[in-house]
Amino acid sequence: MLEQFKIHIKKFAEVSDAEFSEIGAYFQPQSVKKKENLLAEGEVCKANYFVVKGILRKFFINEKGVEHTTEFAIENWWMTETFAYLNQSPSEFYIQAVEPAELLVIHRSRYEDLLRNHPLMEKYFRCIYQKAYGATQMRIKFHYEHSREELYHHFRTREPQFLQRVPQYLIASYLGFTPEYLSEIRKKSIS
Amino acid sequence: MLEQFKIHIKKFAEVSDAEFSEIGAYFQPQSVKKKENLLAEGEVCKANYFVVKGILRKFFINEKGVEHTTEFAIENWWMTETFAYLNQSPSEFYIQAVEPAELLVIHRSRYEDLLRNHPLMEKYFRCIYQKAYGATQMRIKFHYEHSREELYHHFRTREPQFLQRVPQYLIASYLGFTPEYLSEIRKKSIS
DNA sequence: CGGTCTCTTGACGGAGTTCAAAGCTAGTGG
DNA sequence: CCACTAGCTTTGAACTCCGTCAAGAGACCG
Repeated sequence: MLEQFKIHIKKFAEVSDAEFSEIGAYFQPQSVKKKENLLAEGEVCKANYFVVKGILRKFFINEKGVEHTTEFAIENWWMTETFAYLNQSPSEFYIQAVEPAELLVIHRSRYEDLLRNHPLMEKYFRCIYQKAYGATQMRIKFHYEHSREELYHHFRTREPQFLQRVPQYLIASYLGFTPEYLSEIRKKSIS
Repeated sequence: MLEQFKIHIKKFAEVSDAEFSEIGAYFQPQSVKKKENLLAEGEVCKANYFVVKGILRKFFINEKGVEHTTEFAIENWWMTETFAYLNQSPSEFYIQAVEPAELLVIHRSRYEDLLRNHPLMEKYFRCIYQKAYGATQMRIKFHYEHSREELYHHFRTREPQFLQRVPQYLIASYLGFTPEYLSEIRKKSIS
């Protein structure tokens, strides 16, 4: 479990085995069942999750009671409510397991110690967030550029893994439309 | 000019005057006129811009020839095509001055030297990107949660400065709808 | 097997786009 | 300092994508 994390760190920053064993001590393993919540709306977000295995999603519930999934995290991705994690303010999102998942957790209270004591982790997280920010820009571009139907076809070709692992109604929710409309698109593309 | 940047850095990381004078040497000042392009689609993005004064926007042109503004940057914000800057790949966006602007520029070729020689800048940029990423998550949430009309009213109350400084058709473009529809919304809210 | 999720179907309505044209504003040069 | 032009904003009519509602058909789990 930690081994996989070490490999991931090494993609962005150099780390010796000795230093990694110290770093590893800041993290705790955690298992979650399908549909289990790691964070609920209104709670203070105390943890940042590294996904070793499984899928997490982040969603919120609008005033009509409809869920909107804004993000998925699979193997080797980080998941947290960044804003609430940083400011220790009440979360506007839920975080939930889509599949049973194995996680590494860094608590907010230890995050700054980790960064202070291991400057390579500053670099690591700088790279992670820089990349995540860049990816988000491209995602926003896609939403401006394409119709709902095009978003689905793009998602389908770019992320086929998700179609296998995530139910349709969550994909519709992530792409920003209704399950009914997704069903209509699917019908069209079969015939 | 550098003074303003120093104040900004100090919000996120400690820096002595001696070290800052070394850091400042990595940056170059640049002035741009209104409507001048800093980056065009297809170019490799070689620079990251810190806005000292003025407004920049990032936009792309879709297959029908319509511009979509995806981001504004005002005083004390950073602007670049993050993905193309990191990978030195052709940019999918333009970056342009909305108002005449004063900038500090860090070239891609010196970015990694800066980070290597001044670890506090790792921390600074980690904080900047983490915050930017969190803000983008909230922006995405807003797009899922609200109608176009609501987006406008929210933008209007949250960012009144922009309404003064940015023409309507760019605001419409940023919010993801047509100038015609913005005009209709405005008419409704006056009467 | 029984019940609760999940996916599909179809009718209808409305938010927002498209197109075309006219009115307005601001910058530029003479 | 005015006149001209290009760029920006408004208007209105027709149209379309997609949401809503309601009901039925599968699929999965205990």
